[in-house]
Amino acid sequence: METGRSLIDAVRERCGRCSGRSLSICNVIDDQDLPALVAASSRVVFPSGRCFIQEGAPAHDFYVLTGGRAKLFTLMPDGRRQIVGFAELGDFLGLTSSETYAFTAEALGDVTLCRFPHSAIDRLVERFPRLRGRLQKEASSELVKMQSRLMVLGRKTARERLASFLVEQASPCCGHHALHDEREPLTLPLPMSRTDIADYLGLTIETVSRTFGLFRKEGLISVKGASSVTLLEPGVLSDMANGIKRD
Amino acid sequence: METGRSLIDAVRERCGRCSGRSLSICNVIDDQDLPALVAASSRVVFPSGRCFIQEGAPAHDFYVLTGGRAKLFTLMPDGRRQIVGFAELGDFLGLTSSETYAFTAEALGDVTLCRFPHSAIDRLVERFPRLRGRLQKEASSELVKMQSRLMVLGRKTARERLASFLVEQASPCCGHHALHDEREPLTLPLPMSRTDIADYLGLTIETVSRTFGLFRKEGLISVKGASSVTLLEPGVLSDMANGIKRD
DNA sequence: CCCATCAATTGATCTAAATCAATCTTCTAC
DNA sequence: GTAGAAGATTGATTTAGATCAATTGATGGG
Repeated sequence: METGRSLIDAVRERCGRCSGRSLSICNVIDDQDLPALVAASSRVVFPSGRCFIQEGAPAHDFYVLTGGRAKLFTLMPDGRRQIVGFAELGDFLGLTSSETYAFTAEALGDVTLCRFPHSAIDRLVERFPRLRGRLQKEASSELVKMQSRLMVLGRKTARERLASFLVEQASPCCGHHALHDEREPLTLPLPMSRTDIADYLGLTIETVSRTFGLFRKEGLISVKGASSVTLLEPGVLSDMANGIKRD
Repeated sequence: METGRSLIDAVRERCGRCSGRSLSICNVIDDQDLPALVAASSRVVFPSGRCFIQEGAPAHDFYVLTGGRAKLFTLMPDGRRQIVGFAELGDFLGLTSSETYAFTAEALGDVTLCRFPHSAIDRLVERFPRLRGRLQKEASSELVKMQSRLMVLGRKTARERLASFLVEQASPCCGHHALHDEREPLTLPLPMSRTDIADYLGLTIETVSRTFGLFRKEGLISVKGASSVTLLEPGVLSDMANGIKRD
């Protein structure tokens, strides 16, 4: 919460050059109203591996992710883990129907976020009614993604799951902008570990590794050092992800 | 869309005695404003087996379920099916971020719904701003349910999945009202087929049937004619659903 | 630069659940 | 009531992916 001169600087510094501005819920706020946004929020930075939202903890704040990426997961008492999503630029975290967070969020590499206390959001919504609609749209869009994840976990094979994951990673944030070109190679950074991918896809680390190996042998991808993949046949992978057989 | 005298009758007939009134989004509308609700919507009834929302079709309407139950599912091109949820009294269907429905909805037994064209909802939201918040809460709560379904499909065993399903069916609609009593038997109607349960839990019909058989042998449930179960040990089932071992 | 540590790969074996295959119920229509 | 059809159960066998077990390859501190 900044005031006076420093607030104007903060606006210029924070929202003005924020790479999440056009993607996040902030895109329903006009430039001249940005000071209200800055006043309502504070910027926070977390180092790799830090859990900044704890499943079950009282939910006091919303977050907009403005840099880096995060993994969102839930745990069972015996340690089984399900990653429910990866958050990226512009994603909105902390929507929950109850008084507590439904998942833990952990920084994948360093992460920067804008934190909005619930009370501040309420005030913002009152002042900018469009924000409420934007929040609902965000929730609905997440809901649609969840439905396709259920299909991945409930009905797809290991190959189809990994293909779904790669194709999903290839469509940057805002979604269903189809793959640029059927045959155009596409290189992706993979900031998450094989264990994370396994816990996202409901597989074991060994199966993920083996399936990467198969895709490599089949000329569908090439791998550089475990944290970067190139999709050599995006069209084939996309069809595989959707359960469509070619010939 | 009724008018004049018939509208008042319709209000008394429709919302006044609607069993979904207190559960659905309609509970943010005061009694004296009900006519606006009735005017904005139409009541529709579908027979068992009818698909009243089609995955991929243009999304023109929202629905509030006011009687019966429905299954919501998505299909893969080869016919694999994932049920993404069962809708019951008061549930709100048709929230989507895109211009098309994300799932198919099919009546499980006869179903009655209130249908709201998108345009009508927009007008209602303008007139009753609280409605927007209610819609968002609905979406958020569905999101939380989805996260626990991901854990079911991604990480739980067949026994844990079926236990999760039974416990979920036992907590009527509004959720986490814990099971009445650890040891109090609880009888549930199961309007869905074994195939539906299998497609909801990411299992085959045979595995569902076998697991029912095991639970029966272990004295955890008793089954009356495939469409009714009694939970004899709700506490044990609940622990099993959450992956907690007893003794 | 090299060792220690942790992540990823690869191989051998096992198993939970799928698939294949009969029955056995339940319900409906006549 | 009875025949037919659909759904559910139960059994035998197979298999995709898990588990167990080394090895190999990265990464970072001294």
